Amino acid sequence: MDDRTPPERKKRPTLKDVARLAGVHVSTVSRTLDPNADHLIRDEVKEKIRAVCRELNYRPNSIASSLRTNRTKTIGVVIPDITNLLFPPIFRGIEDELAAQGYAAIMVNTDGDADREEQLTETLIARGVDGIIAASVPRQDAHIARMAQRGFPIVTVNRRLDDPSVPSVTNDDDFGIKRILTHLVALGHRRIVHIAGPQSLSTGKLRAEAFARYHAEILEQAEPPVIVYAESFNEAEGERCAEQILAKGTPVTAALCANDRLAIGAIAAFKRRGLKVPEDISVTGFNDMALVDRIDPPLTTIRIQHYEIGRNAARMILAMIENGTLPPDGHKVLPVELVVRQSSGPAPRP
Amino acid sequence: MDDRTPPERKKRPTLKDVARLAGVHVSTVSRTLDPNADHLIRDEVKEKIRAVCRELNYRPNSIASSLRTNRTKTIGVVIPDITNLLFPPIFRGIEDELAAQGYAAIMVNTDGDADREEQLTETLIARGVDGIIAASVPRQDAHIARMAQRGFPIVTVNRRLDDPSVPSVTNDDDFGIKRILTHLVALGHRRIVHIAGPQSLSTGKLRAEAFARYHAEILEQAEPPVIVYAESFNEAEGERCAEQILAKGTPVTAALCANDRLAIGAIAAFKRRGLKVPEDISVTGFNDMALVDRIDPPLTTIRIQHYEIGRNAARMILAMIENGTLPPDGHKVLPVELVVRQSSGPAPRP
DNA sequence: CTGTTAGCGCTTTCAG
DNA sequence: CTGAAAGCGCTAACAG
Repeated sequence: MDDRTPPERKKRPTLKDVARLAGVHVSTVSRTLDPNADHLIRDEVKEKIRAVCRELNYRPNSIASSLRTNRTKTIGVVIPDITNLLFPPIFRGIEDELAAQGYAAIMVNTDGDADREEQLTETLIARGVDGIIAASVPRQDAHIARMAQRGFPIVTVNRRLDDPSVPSVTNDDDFGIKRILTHLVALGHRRIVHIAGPQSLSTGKLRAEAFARYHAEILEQAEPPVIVYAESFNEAEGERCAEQILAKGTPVTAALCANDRLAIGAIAAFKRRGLKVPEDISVTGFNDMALVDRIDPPLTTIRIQHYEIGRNAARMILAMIENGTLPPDGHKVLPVELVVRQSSGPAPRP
Repeated sequence: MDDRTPPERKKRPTLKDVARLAGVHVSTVSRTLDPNADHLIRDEVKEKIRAVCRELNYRPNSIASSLRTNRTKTIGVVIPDITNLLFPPIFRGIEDELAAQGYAAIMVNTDGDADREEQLTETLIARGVDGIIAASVPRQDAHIARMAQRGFPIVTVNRRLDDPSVPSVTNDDDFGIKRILTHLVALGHRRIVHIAGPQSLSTGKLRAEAFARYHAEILEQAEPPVIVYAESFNEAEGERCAEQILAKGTPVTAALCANDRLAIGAIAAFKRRGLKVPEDISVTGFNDMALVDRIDPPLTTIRIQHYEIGRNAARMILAMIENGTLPPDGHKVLPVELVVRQSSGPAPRP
């Protein structure tokens, strides 16, 4: 009579369904699907089970698995703003490496706001992420440091904390500055100003320190070098700093900027004041982000390995998670290289 | 004697812990925390429970909740490549809107590969995403169409399927082309070539069709307009197409490109051949992606609302999920505007 | 090699 | 208004 099949099953098949059709117990199916346990099962049984899985198009429910194992195979990625051209390739590196290991990434944008960062980090944890990669940390980030201390897997990328206990993957900021300074000096520049980034960020601080140190070392000038400080790493601040330099009337033939965005702003300001880059003043950047080879003039800069720092950060966090949270090799610093384009040229004759 | 506190509890508190401390049943706690059910609980009890939650710093375990409710509050975002400057602002729009509604985004990069897309989409579904926003679809995307037909919430953004049953949020491609063509004609151009995008993508197709239609309408020329087709939306193809135009010797005073990256490539090729942009030839783009205002020459283009199409796509998918998968308003098309910069100028006198 | 058992932490009827 | 009970789908001892 009413032995018709029920009205359209939409539900995804579960382990139980597979077990029933294969005539075995659910745990047998579970083991068959677990690469670490499938050697325990007889081959014929495995065959049978695999066949049923295929037939039903069975997909394990990762939520259920997560609840049981307390692992989500998901990593939180905390970024200031994905719209900042520096971050997409870093994120892509992270994503690719994670995906290759069966992990997924949840990205949140903090806009550099500490409160937002804390709040978003909490929601990531509430979602059960297994670890966090943070690209948005200031040098003193109490919240991140605290979580790391508690044993939660965290690595920072591109920037790092002053606190050395939080592992990081960064660029060789020091060498980058040295390299580009050497380049400018070789072009005959002696009056070189540094447009520095925010000193609350490791990148801003390290690059400014390197500038001061190598400037003293290479140029051996009596007076200390001129450094103007930007409040954030963006074009508007680059413009403001350039204006400030011009206003002060500091004699200068080159502006070594702490990143590309500052350089872009500086170039705009200099041009607006009728200066030619690089004929009147050379301007250099740092990062070699997308499209800086197409701007006017194409930017001389330091190429960092965006994609690779991302991949390395992902590898590091995965290692921490597997080895139960022990930092594998504290701080990784990737090499950088100079890319000479047209924004730097011979120092003008006085 | 041994009434010391146990040796360091690391575990997160659970509903059960809260219930015990508050002297109520777990279900009472659960209701208190559920905005849709908390009216059932007496105020004093709620107070008590809230206090305990605060004291324990209780955070609901969203995994457990997901397992029970079969909802993860997570959306999959399928993008060709976040490294492509078009996508970061779109993704940011998606992310912001989702976050505001308590949802998170998992992003995957397909590199435009259909197999990868299918495979990655499957893993998203296995992870239990409640819906998918796809920015990477070709016009005929069997896989996406099939999933949508099955009732899985999907919306496409920036591009759309030919199949009208899959909802989308796109730009007014047709008007954008009309607007920029009008601009060029107003500058005196009569020999305008179109560097078209891949015809397998809605953007490529729609823009090329619009070009042909409005060209005929506005210029009323006997011969059909010249269109060269790029195989993908990138700089290299822009260069190739520009070379091809030059090689053919087609007389042309303006190249209307289907997007900014093609325009950037075309400009590079024209310059390399000694042509000046815009004095000898005007070049225009589409999208107004980051930094095209800083390249040489600054690009005349159509500004799309990157961020807003992202937000709208997020809103649409959330509506579908809440209303149980009913497309709320099929296809949303956001307005675009012309941005005139220096890559377009008066047609040269012959 | 395979089955049994006992939950992970939460939601949701169903009672009272 | 609150408690009891069942169970989402899977894993991991522990027995055989």
